[in-house]
Amino acid sequence: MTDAHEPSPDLTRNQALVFGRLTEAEAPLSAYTILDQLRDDGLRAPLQVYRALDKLVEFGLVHRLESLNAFVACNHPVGETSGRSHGTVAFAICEKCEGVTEFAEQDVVKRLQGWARTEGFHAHSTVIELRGLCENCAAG
Amino acid sequence: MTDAHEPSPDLTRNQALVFGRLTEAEAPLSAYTILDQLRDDGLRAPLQVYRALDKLVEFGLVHRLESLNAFVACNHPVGETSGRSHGTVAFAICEKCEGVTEFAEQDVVKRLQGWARTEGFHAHSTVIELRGLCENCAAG
DNA sequence: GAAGAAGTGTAATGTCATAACATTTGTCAT
DNA sequence: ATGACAAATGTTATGACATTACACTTCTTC
Repeated sequence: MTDAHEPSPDLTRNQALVFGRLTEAEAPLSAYTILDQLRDDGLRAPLQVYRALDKLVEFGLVHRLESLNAFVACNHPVGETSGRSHGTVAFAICEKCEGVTEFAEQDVVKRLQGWARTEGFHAHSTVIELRGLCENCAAG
Repeated sequence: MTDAHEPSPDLTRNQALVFGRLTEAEAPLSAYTILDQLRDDGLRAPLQVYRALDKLVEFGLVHRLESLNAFVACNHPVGETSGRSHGTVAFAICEKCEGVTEFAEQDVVKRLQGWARTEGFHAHSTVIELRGLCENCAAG
């Protein structure tokens, strides 16, 4: 073994290619955009990208933005204790520059959990996405 | 006139048809499902449904669920003062029975607005969707 | 009843995602 | 090493969601 507890194993070739593109990108990318950018690396079919994305999301390295049908590399304000203790995060998506800010508001999450508890709802995932203009774009 | 201040005008034929289907449905419907159910009423193309949905969402009568690519009739716990003062609402979506509960947690919204203010982000819409199991389905 | 705005009908196309199946690669106990 | 199983890959086809473009009709308002 290489380490006591690996939250994410080594990436396979396709996973690494996809993660690489997302890491370099400055905006969310759709699966098909990623595919186009990886043609030269041998990728040919959507499924190759979707499979890699599924794993990357599972590992917590990538997030899917539901309101955009697109993906971003995880870039959350770490600070947490062990490894990537990846709780619920929120996203602010600028509709002009397409920049995405990932943030974790613990009080928001707590409140939603509170609602769920009183209603008996068992949430297994939570989507929080703000759409609008970032500070720079709102100023311009 | 019918009333002093109508936030939503009378619906057109197609809008009424689409809204009717969503109101009767017990789960979110996709645009294409709505279309299929309205073939007998003369609807033939996706665009007829999407145009009606756009307006209904604009009027605040219908919500789009981003994580489902589907639509539900608005059913939020009214209680608010004037007419349909339609702020940000959240949804709990059961993945077993497909039921959707619409709720408004004012503290959640306030917190997100607080984050946006300090970051200079100008939000024009907010998506909050919990995915999981409702009380009944979690019990079964 | 003319003019403009809003809504409608239709075809074609674009975009996002998965099913099904065959093959290859990695892991690991023996 | 080798056999066996799990995981990942490659490919084709198809399904699901959404919009562009254009022509026409209806509804309002003056």
